[in-house]
Amino acid sequence: MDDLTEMLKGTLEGCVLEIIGSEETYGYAITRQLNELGFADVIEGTVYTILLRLERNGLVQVTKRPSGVGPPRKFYALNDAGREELAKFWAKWQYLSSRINRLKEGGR
Amino acid sequence: MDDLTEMLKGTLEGCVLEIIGSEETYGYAITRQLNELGFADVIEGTVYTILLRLERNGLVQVTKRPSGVGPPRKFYALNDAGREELAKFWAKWQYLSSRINRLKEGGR
DNA sequence: TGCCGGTACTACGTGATACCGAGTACTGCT
DNA sequence: AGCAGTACTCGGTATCACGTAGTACCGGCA
Repeated sequence: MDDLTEMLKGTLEGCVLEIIGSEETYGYAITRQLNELGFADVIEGTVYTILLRLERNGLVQVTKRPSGVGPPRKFYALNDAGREELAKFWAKWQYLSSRINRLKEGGR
Repeated sequence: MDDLTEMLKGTLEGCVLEIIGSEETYGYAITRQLNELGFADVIEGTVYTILLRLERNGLVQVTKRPSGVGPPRKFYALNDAGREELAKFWAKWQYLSSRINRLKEGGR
């Protein structure tokens, strides 16, 4: 697949929110999960910048735990603000994708 | 609807391509059409920057025609490269939206 | 003991894109 | 003459994904 980076803007953060929302997890694992889900070119650095942003914006609760196979992991979970933001994300996605699909079907 | 600008990155240009592909038209009219299609906050300046980019990248054929109700209009039509780019855009959109919807449905 | 690969995170800089504001300019109506 | 609507250009801003380098912890192997 061609380069998706521009199209991912604004949506990748929502995807990370969704992943965190379904299970408390950490940056390295999130990157692997995204890659498996088809977001093949998403790189660790990108995920970590998103996680730091989520933390800075107060959307997640962070817990540091030792790993056993490397340095300690920062586990992320959604708080109330994060769940609200996630709901807003899906609403926006729903809105946008319906308009674009209508445009695609020549609906105008 | 909340602010969609980040989510529009990468997709708005494709929408403009689609509109031009279905009918030779010009910037001011494209903006109106986008607004009617539900992209309510898209502003003229944004559309013009996209059009200039398309022209610079050699994806469109431009014809200037007098208007009768104002300054001359620049009419845009897709050339072969533009049609190819449009097809690539829809392929990317299809790919991305299917992954995101799968994530949304908890498919993992 | 020393090195390497895998795990895990941080920090700084880049490029692309949508947005914003100011400016220019043409037309018809009052 | 002035104004609203039409139509385009240009410079600057903010945000975001990406790239790269750096730090650090662990186990295995020579």
